Parts: sequence; structure tokens; C-alpha cells
Amino acid sequence: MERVVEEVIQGRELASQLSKAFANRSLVVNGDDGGSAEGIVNKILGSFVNTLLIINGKESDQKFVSDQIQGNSSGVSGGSTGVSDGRGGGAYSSSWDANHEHAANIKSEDYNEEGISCKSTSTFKDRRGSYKRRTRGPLDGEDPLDQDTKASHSWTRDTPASNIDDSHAWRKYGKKVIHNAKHPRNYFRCTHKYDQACKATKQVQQVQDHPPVFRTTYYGTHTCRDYPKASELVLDCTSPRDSSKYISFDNANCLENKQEHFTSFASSSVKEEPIVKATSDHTVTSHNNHSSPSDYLLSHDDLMAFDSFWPMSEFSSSIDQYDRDDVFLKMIAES
DNA sequence: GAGATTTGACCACT
DNA sequence: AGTGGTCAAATCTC
Repeated sequence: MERVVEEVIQGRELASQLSKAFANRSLVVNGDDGGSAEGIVNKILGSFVNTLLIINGKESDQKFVSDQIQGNSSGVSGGSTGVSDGRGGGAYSSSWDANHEHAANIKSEDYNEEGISCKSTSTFKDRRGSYKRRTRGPLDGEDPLDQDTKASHSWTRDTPASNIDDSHAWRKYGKKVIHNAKHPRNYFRCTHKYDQACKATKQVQQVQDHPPVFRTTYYGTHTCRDYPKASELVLDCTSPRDSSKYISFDNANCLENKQEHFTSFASSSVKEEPIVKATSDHTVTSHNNHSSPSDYLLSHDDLMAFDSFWPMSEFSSSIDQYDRDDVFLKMIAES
């Protein structure tokens, strides 16, 4: 828990620095970006994620996530496209793409082997595809705006493995050989596409061989609920005066709620996470027989530290608040 | 038998 | 016409 407190305090201090940085607008300090708004933002993100990783018992993942945050810095600062070709920055990176330059830019020149698995040994008397397909348009119940939504909300993540666990149930529905790419692109949709009309999809493609790097591009947000009560974060609701803040790990909710505060995190089917209750003296109680497997209880004081991470009113970048939130929401979800 | 995967065809877009 | 994304029948796996 001490680590959590340290990270929270550090985050608050960094947020304070950020406010000062924006106040005088002269941001370059000592040649590196440690004192710049950008650098501070990265540190804040890192601190925040570290905190959550500690809470989740995934501290060992810190390095990896930290790398991803660094990779994301260009997106936060609006300095570049946000989608690297796998050679800029770290080996593994995450990037936010608000400008639709994501998958189309995936044109690695480093492919040198075919990694297609061929477990099928079927004897083909195939009639696949031998059907008449109806003219495509908005299907029944399909929102005509889905295409725009999909195009405008994508998120890429580079990982050393193709089968990363992002807490969602995916179903592969296609594989396509991409022009100028040596590795095929795999297409996944949310398992709950039909039963819960979840529109989230992702594409996974190997973009580098040595070391192997798999680029996952997420489209849309999950509206499914794998675990109905799974991911609600109630903040000290026992004390009404504390202006209790409700944190939901549900994407649909987060989209609605995040304008109020940064108190909602993306995703998802969080499984068997312990309750973490942080009281004013920063102690944690964790137990298993709880009503909701991933409830987190934080005191108002602790929450204030998180609130201070995002001085939104003073922050300006090339991506709007929605995007910025979503980047982080997804990042947290995937952590 | 249910759910997941494979894979050729269909369709939209440029 | 070329390309990428998706569909859906066939097949596989548990």
C-alpha cells in the first residue's frame, strides 16, 4: 500500500508541476522533456498506471505498460500520427489514432516469414461462400453511424504476443492477406456482438519478426457486460458528504460518465479482482467474499489525488478530452 | 452439440 | 480493378 500512496502523491506533485508548466508556458527544462508538460503528463500517466497495477497485483507489468505510455506520448502531445511503423520509439508501443491513420499505415517492410497456422487438415469439398449475399447496408438494428464511430475511435497496441489478454472475449471472424504485408491480418469481433450488440472489433497483425511484434488495432468500444456486477467502482459510498464518486469499469457507462470526472475506467470483464479499500490512513483490506468481484473503494482524499492528475481546464492538445480519456481508459483496461 | 476457427466469396470503397 | 473488411458454410475442438 505504501507504493500506492507514493505513486498517488507523486502523481499529485506531477500534476502540480504540470499546472505550473502551463502557467508560464516555457516548458523546456535541462534539455530533456522531464520538465515539459508532455513529460509531466507521461510521468503522471505512469504513476497512475503504476498505482493501478500495484492495486491489481500486476506490478511486474509496470515496465511493459510504462513502455506503452512512452509510446503513446506522441499521441498525447499531438506531435505525430501516433501510429508508428514499428521502428520509431520503443519496440512495443501503444498509440491513439484520432485521425484514422491507423491500419492503413501498417506497411511493415520487415516481414520475412509466414506465421500462418494451418491446423486445418480438412478435405475440401468446399462450398464456402457459395451463397448469395444480400446487398450490404445498415443491417436491422445497426446504427448507420457505426462506420464513422468505428473509424474515429481506434486504438493500437503493439505487443510481443498475438494473444494478449485484454479481458474481453473475442471471436475470430476473418483473416486476410494484406497487400505489401508478409503476415496476414486477423479480424476479431466481440463474442457478444449478437447477443449484446457489442460493436467492438479488433485486428491483429504481426508487423515485425525479430523480435515479434503484433499490432492490435481496436475499433469501437465494448458495450457488452460479461460480468453483470463485475466492474463497478464505488468510492466510499458510505459517506454521502464525501460526494461519493462512482467508478464504473463498464465502457458504456464510462462514455457517459467521463465528462464529469476521470472516475471511470474502460472495460470490461474484470475477473476475480479483490476489493481494495483505501481509507484515509491508506490501509487496504482485501477479501474474497464480496458482492462484486472488482469493486474498489477509495476515500475521498485518495480520489482527490487522482482528480489532480487531470487539470483538464488548463490542458490543451491535439486530441480532445474524449480521446484523451479513452486512450487512458483503454490503457487501464488492458493493464 | 455448442462454440470457435477456417477460408473462399461477397461487398464497399478508392 | 485492386484492396480491405465482413459474411457465412464447412470444419475443428472441447
